[in-house]
Amino acid sequence: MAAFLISRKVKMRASKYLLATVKETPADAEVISHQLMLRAGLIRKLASGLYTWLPLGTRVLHKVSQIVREEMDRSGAMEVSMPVVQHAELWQESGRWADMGPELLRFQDRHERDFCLGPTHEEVITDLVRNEISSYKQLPANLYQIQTKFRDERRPRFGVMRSREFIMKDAYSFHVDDESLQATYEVMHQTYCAIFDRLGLDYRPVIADSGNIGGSTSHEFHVLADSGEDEIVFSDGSDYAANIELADGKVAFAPEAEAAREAVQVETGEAHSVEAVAAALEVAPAQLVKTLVVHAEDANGERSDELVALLLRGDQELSATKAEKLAGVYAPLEFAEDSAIEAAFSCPPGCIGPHKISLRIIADPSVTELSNFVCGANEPGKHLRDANWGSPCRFDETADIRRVQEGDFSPDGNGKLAIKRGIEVGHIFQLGQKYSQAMDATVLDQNGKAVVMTMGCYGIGVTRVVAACIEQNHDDRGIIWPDNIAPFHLVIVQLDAHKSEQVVEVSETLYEQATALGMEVLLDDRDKKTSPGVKLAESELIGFPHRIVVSARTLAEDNVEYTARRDGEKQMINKDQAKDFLQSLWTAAQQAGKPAH
RNA sequence: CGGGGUAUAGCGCAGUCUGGUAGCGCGCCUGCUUUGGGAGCAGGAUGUCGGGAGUUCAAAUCUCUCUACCCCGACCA
Repeated sequence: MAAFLISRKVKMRASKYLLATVKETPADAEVISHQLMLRAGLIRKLASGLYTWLPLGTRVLHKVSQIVREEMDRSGAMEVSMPVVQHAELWQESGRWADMGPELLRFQDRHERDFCLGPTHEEVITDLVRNEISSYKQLPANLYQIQTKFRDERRPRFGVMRSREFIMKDAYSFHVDDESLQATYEVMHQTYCAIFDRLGLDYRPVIADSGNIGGSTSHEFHVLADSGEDEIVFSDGSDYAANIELADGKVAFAPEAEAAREAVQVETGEAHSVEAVAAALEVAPAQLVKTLVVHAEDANGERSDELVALLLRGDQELSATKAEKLAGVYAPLEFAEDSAIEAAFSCPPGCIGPHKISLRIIADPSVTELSNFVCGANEPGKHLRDANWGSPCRFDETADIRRVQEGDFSPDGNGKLAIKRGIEVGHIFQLGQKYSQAMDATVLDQNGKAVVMTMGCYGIGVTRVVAACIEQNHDDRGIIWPDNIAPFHLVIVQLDAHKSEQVVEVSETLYEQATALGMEVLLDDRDKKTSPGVKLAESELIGFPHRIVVSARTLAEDNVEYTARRDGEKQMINKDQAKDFLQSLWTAAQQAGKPAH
């Protein structure tokens, strides 16, 4: 009766399969995952940021999706499928039609009505839920889909890692109150850990920026890899972990207290950069105050010609993300033109300092404890030495605007911070009422009163996960798939089939037996024109976790040869015991791939 | 969107400076040989030299222009 259940085809012959491997590394692939995905025949590029998934790649993609689906279902979320094409009205209602930049691809239909390709689905889901859910009794509700998204990225790169079209699992939860949201958020956090555990990834959840999706609390899930585009920070003495752009920088700076001296103006000539000035005056960069000037934001949130000065210690760097969050600072951050600086400071950039000016001045905590420091004199070629707060320098307010650095104390007081690169594969947000408010999504509460729903949203980049997995699982021969997402679990390589009928017999038998166990098997039955070297090299490039080579040479001693892709060690298996061997192999693989819960 | 670069056979490239009728390696097709680490020999197919305009007796090559793609640059799954 099992024959009537739906099941995926799990056996295939290489002679009838599109194995589109290439020997040479494609010229335009930068990172290893992109190179290997092209070489192993997983993907092909159609245009910038657009990829076709070939048969092997598609199998991997489906497996990743399936793991995500199983864990989402287990968490109680409900799968739906929403349109890729969305009409403008919804986006106008939420305000994002105007807010989103060119990464939202817009077009018109034959009636000249405005549409866009969905880069995310908050609007559509909120519209659905406000129509279908009317009582608090129906909440909380968590709806998700696994679907193609389109974002017209400013710069697509690294193959499928940052493409314009990609597959995302996006989930949206709805609640009567913040407590309910918090509970679901925690469930999603656990679910994400379960998903990435099952995918066999080395990852970290980190505190993150909620970006333009809105909301407050947010965590990103990063796969650790040197090729990652993000920097993440974590403590060696606690669980603290954060995206570097957000990592709390208000940690103790304890400069030695010194009696304030009288500021003196000194010649620094052509020295403009922090390094040059510090060298010229023979002081540490940490003894300098660096003055950055950016555009302010007016009452309507528009870019203003007014300027704001940001102060940092000379050895520190600005976090643009933090600065942009400050009220009155224009986002995206825009540095003042040289001419504007000259007008405000009566001095070109390079010698400016926080005194004798009328601008709003925001100081990072790293500078406020300094005494007898160095800063620009607001006169060409001159700096101030032994400057102090109050005389002559001033600041109006303090705000954490620095990027944390390797070795800083952890903000929770335990341990020091280390910095690693990561690939963002997941992101969860507590959205609050940003969309439900704008789109008037309400339910009736216990008292029959309409309340605006509170929302959370949760994304996983399914296509990006595949690339991230390869970044962490490869060697100089190719990909090393974990059993859980390998396109096939086992490859059976026939050698000498043309001169030994026994090779054909044994390999066909093993093929049937392995398939009967439930393994997904690729039988490499290509004829003698495909040399042994090609078959072996391709099996390693593609990265099947398990390989059995059936050849006349080993059959002469009644053996077949087994190799695990990861450790590469070969072992001889008596052909009559091969079935039992496969059984134990398969049992172990399933055990390893089992969810931890 | 700014800066830099590339575009010649399915893929990787030479040829461009100095204009003269299109080449190499891999792959593909046919045949023979070979068979445990991306085989050998022989034969073969494949190009609007990214598009358009111009200069010239003659343009892959020089000029102009458009387009696509790649790399470097501050809101992303």
